[in-house]
Amino acid sequence: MVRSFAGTLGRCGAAGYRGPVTTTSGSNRAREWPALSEVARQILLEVLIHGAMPRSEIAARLRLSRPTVTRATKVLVLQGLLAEGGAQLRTPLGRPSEPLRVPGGTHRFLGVKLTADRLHTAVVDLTATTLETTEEPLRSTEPRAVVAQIARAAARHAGLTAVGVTLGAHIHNGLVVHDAYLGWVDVPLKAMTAEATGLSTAVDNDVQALTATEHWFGAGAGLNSMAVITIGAGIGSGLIVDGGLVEGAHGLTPRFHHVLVDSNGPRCDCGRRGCVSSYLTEHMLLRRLDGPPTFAQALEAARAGDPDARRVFNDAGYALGVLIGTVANAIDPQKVLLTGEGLPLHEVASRRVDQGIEDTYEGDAGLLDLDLQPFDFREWARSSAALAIKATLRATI
Amino acid sequence: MVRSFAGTLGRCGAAGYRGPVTTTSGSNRAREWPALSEVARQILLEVLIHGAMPRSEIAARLRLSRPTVTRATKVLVLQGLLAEGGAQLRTPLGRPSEPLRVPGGTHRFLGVKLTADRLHTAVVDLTATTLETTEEPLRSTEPRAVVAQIARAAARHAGLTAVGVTLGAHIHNGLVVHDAYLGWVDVPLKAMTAEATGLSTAVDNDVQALTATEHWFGAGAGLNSMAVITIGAGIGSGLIVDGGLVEGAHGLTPRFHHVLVDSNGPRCDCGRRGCVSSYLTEHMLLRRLDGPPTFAQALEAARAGDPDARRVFNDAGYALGVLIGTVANAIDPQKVLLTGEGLPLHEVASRRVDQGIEDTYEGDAGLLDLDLQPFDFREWARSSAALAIKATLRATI
DNA sequence: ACACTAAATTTCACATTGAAATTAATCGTG
DNA sequence: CACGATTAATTTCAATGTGAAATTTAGTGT
Repeated sequence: MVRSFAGTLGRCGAAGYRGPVTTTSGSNRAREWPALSEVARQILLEVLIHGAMPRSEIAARLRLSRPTVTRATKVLVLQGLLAEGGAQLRTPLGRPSEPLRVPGGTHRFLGVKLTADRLHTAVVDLTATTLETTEEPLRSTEPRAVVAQIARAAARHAGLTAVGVTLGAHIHNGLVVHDAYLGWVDVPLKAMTAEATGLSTAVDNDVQALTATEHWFGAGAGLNSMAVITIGAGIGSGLIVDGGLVEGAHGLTPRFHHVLVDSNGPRCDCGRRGCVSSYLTEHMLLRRLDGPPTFAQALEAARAGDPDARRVFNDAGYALGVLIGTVANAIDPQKVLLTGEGLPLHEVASRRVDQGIEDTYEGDAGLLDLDLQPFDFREWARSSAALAIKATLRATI
Repeated sequence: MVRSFAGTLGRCGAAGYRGPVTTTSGSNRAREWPALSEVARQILLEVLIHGAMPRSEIAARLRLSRPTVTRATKVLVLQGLLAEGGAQLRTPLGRPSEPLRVPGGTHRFLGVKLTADRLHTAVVDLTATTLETTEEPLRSTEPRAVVAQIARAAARHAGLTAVGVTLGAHIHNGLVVHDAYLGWVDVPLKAMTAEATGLSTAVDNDVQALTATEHWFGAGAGLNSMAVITIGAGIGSGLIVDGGLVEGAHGLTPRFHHVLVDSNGPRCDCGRRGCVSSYLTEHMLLRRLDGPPTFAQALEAARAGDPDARRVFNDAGYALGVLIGTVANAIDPQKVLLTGEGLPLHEVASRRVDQGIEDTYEGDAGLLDLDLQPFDFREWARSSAALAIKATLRATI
């Protein structure tokens, strides 16, 4: 099994931010996204996802002629969406190539992640580099109040191009069909937010947005297929197939968290016994331990060799392995990306994870590329902003 | 839950066959597939999948202007790939529309399905209508001998346009990576068949081909997402996502057949207990019964109320429900299509199937559209031929 | 300085497209 | 039964976008 451990947390950091950029002089006016031709959009996306590259490579990748690339990039450079300069690859012969990159600082996108009681925000540039994050308590869970709070957050930033909002809910076309945490049913969040902020708005499930973000800007950049598994308060999963996010026909996200591990296992919230969730979610894991500490404390105990804690974490590790194997069996992805606040679990129980995979995965172990991505809670807000980028770039189609 | 029971077996039958059509006068020469423009290909595909429709509808569906459609269809009609006439929809006002359909009889495709000991063939026209089927024992399982036998089958038909070969194996880009039935490892079946027959050839896994066939010509025609589950000697599954077949990064097919139903269940060939397969495959089902009759006899016993048989079929039904629910959870498809020789199982245990779905599926029951498609073993050969159609139409890209 | 190489650009002929105008086919109506 | 109404299909034609070929550009090596 191939393993890679990423050393960085996406592209977080405050690089390249040079203050607000607005086309109009009005204080809180939106920064308009320019109309782009289809090829221009394709080219921008290619550079965004795969990083700086010369025109000749763009032409080869997108199967366009060089003149076409020259023409299209001319416009993009004029609009400030592409810039020359960057890692100059020394070629021994011929005219040196002029790599094009997406400069920071032109457009800014606001991401909002809603939880049951907090509102996290992130402002990112077009490369999904985080410029700023905030966190505040949710004043009220009433939809209109939440939207007003989002609008106030947006008002603090001049010249935003778009807003993305994510939450752990069943969302279909910008409509929150059902949210257990906030108690919402059929809330037209996208329309409400768009009206309140005056900005073009995208709304989606948080795990879906995270998956898409990893596919565009993260460890799965540009892959044709990938599975993302998040471990934390809940177990989430997202799929990339044929270069696109799998969006359910009814807006349901890919669900594997009640796949059975052992019918004699612990009782799950769903009523059955021994689901992946019953071993792996934070609160189920803690419930299985006598002294009810925090997840961090439980982790510490397992690391220290406490037998109870070790047993519970090992069981969770095995369940994780079963989950990974099940997902990999489902779509045979190029990569399985594991992330979320509960990721350290893998570290203390990696042997049992491997065992779970071995017992479940039906391909050769060498075909499974498992990638562990460290995770910061702010990633949720960042991926909300990245959702706005995605929607903006899609809208040009 | 929405249910629909199809009354027909795809479009089998011998309609429209008007004898061999070849461009060249040579006896066994291949019928060349014409070069098509991109729009022509799109239009042909649209009519092929969605049935006869007037030019105006083609224009609306594909977002093309009417002049463009007129131009492209003119060529297609000239080439005989489209023809006017068909179900004339009486419009109350205006000039009546002229529906275009794909006529039978222009091109013929050979499908070959290989099993451990037999070779099934089907000849179909461009609409995947079966014109003829044959079946013969496999003389030898040695790759060169099998290819020679395929070539002889192809030689019996003049003017074929392409050949499709399917088998229950791990196939990647026309290479049979591993076939347990024939004992093959890394056999370049596509290249070998193409050389031996002189025809353009496609090779794929049988269930993948069946899935694609249902998506193009069957009960899932033109759907954006669909899951296909086949019950028979083995349990197979195929996925359509975003309008395309899910093809694994390493050529592995979607696998859900070892999803756990009950860890205390019967021992499975995979070594564990209570997998879907351990209840649902034909030989596991028979193994659980004392008197070892055929599947048909077991089915008869269950229908007659034999308690043992009923229990075994009910368990299998429940496992099927779990399988359906698991697959539906994975991709939230527009439709789940159930087919295969073992389909009658659903009929005698539908209550338990429903129970399994209810226990597993996490969406509202109303979101699940389950479709039962009667199945004839010749469907395998037909879908091999449809694979050839698909490859032919793809090749023009 | 000069040949050599490969990237980027310009030139230019050509193919594709759709808006607008036109023609075609049918129904209802006076 | 001619005529307007209506919609399908086609033709005309100007605009757009494309890539092959030629040209320019910016480096390296001798």
